[in-house]
Amino acid sequence: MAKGEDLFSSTLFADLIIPRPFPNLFTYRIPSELTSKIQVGFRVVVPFGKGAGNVLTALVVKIHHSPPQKYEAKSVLEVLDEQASVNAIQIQFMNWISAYYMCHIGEVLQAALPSGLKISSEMRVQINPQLYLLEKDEKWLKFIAFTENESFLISELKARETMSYVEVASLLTTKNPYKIIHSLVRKEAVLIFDEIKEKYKPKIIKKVRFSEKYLHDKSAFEYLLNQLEKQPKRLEIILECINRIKPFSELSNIKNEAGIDKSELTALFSSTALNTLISTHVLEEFSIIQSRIDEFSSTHVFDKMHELSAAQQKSYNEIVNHFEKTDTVLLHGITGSGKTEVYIKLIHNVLEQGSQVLFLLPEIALTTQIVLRLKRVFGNRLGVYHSKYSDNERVEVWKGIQNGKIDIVVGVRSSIFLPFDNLGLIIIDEEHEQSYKQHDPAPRYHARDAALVLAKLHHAKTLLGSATPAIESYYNTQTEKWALVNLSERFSDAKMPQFQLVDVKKDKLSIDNFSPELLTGIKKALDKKEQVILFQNRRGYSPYISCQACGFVPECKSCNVSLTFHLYRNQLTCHYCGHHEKTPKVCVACGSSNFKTVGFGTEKLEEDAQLHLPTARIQRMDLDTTRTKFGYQKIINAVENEEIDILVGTQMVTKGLDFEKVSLVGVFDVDRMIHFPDFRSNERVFNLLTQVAGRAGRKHTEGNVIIQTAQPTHPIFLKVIQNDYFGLYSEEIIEREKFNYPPFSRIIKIVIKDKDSILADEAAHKLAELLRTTLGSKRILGPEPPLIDKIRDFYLREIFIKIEKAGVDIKKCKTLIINQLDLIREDKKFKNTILQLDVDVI
DNA sequence: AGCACGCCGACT
DNA sequence: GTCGGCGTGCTC
Repeated sequence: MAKGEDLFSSTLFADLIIPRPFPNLFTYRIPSELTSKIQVGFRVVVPFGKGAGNVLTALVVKIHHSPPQKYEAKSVLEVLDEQASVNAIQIQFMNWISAYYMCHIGEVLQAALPSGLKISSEMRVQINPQLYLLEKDEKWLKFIAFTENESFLISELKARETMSYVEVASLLTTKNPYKIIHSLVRKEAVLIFDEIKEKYKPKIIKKVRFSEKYLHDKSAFEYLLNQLEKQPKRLEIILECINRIKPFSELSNIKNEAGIDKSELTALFSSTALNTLISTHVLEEFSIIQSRIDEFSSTHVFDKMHELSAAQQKSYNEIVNHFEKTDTVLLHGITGSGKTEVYIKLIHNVLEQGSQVLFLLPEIALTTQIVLRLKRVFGNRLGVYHSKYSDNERVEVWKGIQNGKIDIVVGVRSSIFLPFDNLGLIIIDEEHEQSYKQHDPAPRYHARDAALVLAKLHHAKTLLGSATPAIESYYNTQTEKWALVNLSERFSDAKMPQFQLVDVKKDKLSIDNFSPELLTGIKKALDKKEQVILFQNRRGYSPYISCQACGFVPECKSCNVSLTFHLYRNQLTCHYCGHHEKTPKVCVACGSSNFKTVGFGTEKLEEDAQLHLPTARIQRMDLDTTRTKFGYQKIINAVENEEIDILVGTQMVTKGLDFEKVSLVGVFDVDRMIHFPDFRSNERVFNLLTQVAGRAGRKHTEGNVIIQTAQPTHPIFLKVIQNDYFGLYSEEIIEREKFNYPPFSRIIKIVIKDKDSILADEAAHKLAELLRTTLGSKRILGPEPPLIDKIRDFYLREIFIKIEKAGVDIKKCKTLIINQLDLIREDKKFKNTILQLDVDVI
């Protein structure tokens, strides 16, 4: 600060995040009348860009005294919040995400806020309803004079309900419409509000209950019942209410207080009769604001925490002890070892101390039993943050944390952005799950890695849990960066399942994808009234169809892939861009009408299974059958209620499900996974098969896993069968070190996209060249077209940057990378070329 | 991203 | 003559 200036005399400036993809913050002057109203984390209205009508809402992230050197700062127009929308830790965290994952801060903000709180550029103006009253007041009219423009705007506003700022600007020919609006606001003639506030509407439930009089006066009540003999419709309703509230009983006061949902009564009885009862003050109507997140509230029963088994208690003690000295613990607990109960006890302790808890789960595991279990223990203080929840529900969790009603959240990866201010513990269950990494759009963050940073910001502890830890995570325990706790005893009497590898080489052709061994297995299980899960990691009927006569394969016109055939809709679908068309009757190449399906997905598997087992009740579970909010849950319920014998599905059936009656799991097409060209393929196959195995055989039933493979002697199977995680880890870590893969290096992927394949190539080569000269050629791989090199008409090229961890300043490297990218971006030739960065790509 | 400014084709 | 096409460049 310059000499002579002090905090109070010098002009204040605010650095803002603008909801547009800019790499930098924008600095605005804070007018003196707003200095007392503005704070970090508040949203403000600012003019932006040229043209008077250009305003938008932005977020304050810094307030300071240094005027910008290179330009004249514009002024903040209005402060929208009275309480911070985003707290200081969140801002720090978003900054870290933006720097580490090399994306714009605006993109992080976009990912962080539920759209109900999202900064929109739509400021709306409406007439102040009070104006109509004031206009009748002659004294007031003498006091206040409107300019021509102001009167004009008022008359326009009276004609419509509200107007956006942009509409106002186009209506007025003045340079600065904001001035006119602001002047009208001061004169209390109009109101401005942000659309954001209107987007969030609490759910209001209308209820009825007995009027005070009837609840306490027995004689009045009896009189009423006598009266109503002549009005059977009304009597019906009263009898129902009596049945529910039980007047003059022990709990009648509490029950009456809670009331009865009006909608429930109108569904059963005449609404006119009900309204008469209300208007005659027998019943009274009232409304409550129903939180969308505590659907359980009225019927909610608290479960006691379960007693921990000896093994669980031992792990729990170890974790607590480790947390004395270290911040991060990895709980390596085999499937079915009851990790959840250990988590619950830890959560309970942290909540007791008054801190908040974040429990991260992969998307798919969130709809299952574990959430129900947590809800039963923690009730309404638990918030669930799920992508299938509506925006209002998300905003409610957000606000619930801010006002202290929620202090534990179970959520998907984006819940790391929630407004916690006092986290004590973060649990990351299924820590190895790939779905913790966001692929598109930016920020391409890994929720597990980011959560560790978040924990640091809060001085919180982190517990990661997995039956098959990520190699990188386990490595951290071996280097003693994290502590390791094992929980290797299966809870209750559950046993490891029996594995059977079935050779399905070409010479041992199976029938319609089913080997005789698998068919026998299924029949045996069904005979014993047990259930079966069949896993095939590919949805649709067949990955492509082919003309019998000429071999033609229909392909997507925007992507370089064949179209997947979906039988139930009789259409061909592109799984990359979503394009779909009716299945052609005749081949466009030769006119023949004979198509055959090639390969198989879940749909075909379902059909084949039905052919082999005509009486079995079969259900398919994949993206196509679980799109709706409760689609997934419905299928799970059906399996639990034993309305389904065989569940056929993709990855979904391998994760988080916990069915008592499933005794057999059949696995198709593992070979495709084993041969996937990627350094993580062994790890992935191991994880997947271990998870699959965990689905088979619970408490009382012996589990069986039948794996169909052309390579039954592949070493990965032995490791799975022997549940030899450490064996896998030991081999993998050697490979990783030898070839300098993570955790010994970081990998940054750059995707180059252009609608012109030649330009994509050119840009990619040029960029790779630049990177080779700045970072050294041994660190750069590519450019290479990816497996699918055209998506949505964009040609794709990839460059991989591999930076060893030891002795390298990663921040410097990232700056250098961004500089090279900028060189390409500045080249007019590549103005349409898109460059995307993916740090720690999976 | 969005929006204005700017310089070339088919319309009242 | 003008309306409007979208190429280009800038935003505190």
